Amino acid sequence: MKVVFMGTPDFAAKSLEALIGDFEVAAVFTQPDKPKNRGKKLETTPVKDFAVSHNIPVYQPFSLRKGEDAEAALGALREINPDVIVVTAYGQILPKTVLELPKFGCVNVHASLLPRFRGAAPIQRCIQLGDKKTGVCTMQMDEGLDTGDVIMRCETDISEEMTGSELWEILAESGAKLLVETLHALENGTASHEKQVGEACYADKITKEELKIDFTKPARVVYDFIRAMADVPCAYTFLDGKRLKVYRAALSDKKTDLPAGTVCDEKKFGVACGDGSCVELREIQLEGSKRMKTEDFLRGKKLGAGEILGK
RNA sequence: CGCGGGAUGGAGCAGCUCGGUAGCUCGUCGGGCUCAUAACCCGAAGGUCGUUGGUUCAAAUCCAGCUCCCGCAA
Repeated sequence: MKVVFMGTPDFAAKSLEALIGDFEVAAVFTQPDKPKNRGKKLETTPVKDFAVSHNIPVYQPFSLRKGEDAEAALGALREINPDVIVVTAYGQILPKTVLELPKFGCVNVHASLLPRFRGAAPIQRCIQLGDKKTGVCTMQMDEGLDTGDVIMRCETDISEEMTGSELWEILAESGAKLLVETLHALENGTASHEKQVGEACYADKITKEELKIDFTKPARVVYDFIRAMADVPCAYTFLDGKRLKVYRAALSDKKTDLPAGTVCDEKKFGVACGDGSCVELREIQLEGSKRMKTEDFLRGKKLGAGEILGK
């Protein structure tokens, strides 16, 4: 079975890695290199890195929908004539011509139990909303946003303390496994396609603005938010005008009357939330400084009681 | 050359403007107190102040280059 793989981050690279043992990966599509980080260095994507190290041809069109790039890419795809195209966190919308090009169409790996959390950020959103269960699906792509028929699904429990990054790892792993099974099933003609049933919802992209912690919400919500966003993109607040990333937090037994965002426990870095409960910041990183445990942080920096976060 | 912060015993920091004794909160080790302790008291060890060069009688401190870490922006 000849496969073309389309994906960008390390989540996708895991799937690509799983494929190369069982299938012929004829080409890889990934987002173009972009100037990133300090000093505007051009950065490659994890999928590209993997493909290059395994001598798989890499295509990086700016768009698959229009322009010269798209036409060239389409031409290349026709030339390769894959049996199936696998798409995982690619970051581009595929036009109908591409969807219909391979014999088996396009298969997508999506990190949620569809139709719940269609869209960009399913992993973080499900933790943020306090879900106890999530998973991955493979689906036959259609023109809608994650609306295709589901081929296979695999469920995962979300523990109380699980962070977005941890879940990301788990789902990348099970997604890769599920993908391999799915392709085998397609090949053998044993794959079943089921319409998505149940209530659909969408996992919106995470914006910079919303990553700022809103302490006026209940402690439980704040806590779920922090662990959902850790370690990337990471929730933050401000301490004394400086950005403070919060990697780990914990719910506290303490109750307080202090206004939301006020430091109510300067020994444990407890912060008052909207419902009178507190969260303790456990692992943080101040702008310009390294990530560290709160106990280390507090050895050097003395918190004033009543200090207010968020500005 | 996108903007900015930083590198000081094992950890986290202060000291740098205004050059002149290595400081704080912990940790570690030893001793004491205690029924006991992560508590308290006494004592000790441990630092080429990131690196290279420059200025100077004298550099953690001033100047220049380099390395590494981090926040923003993209």
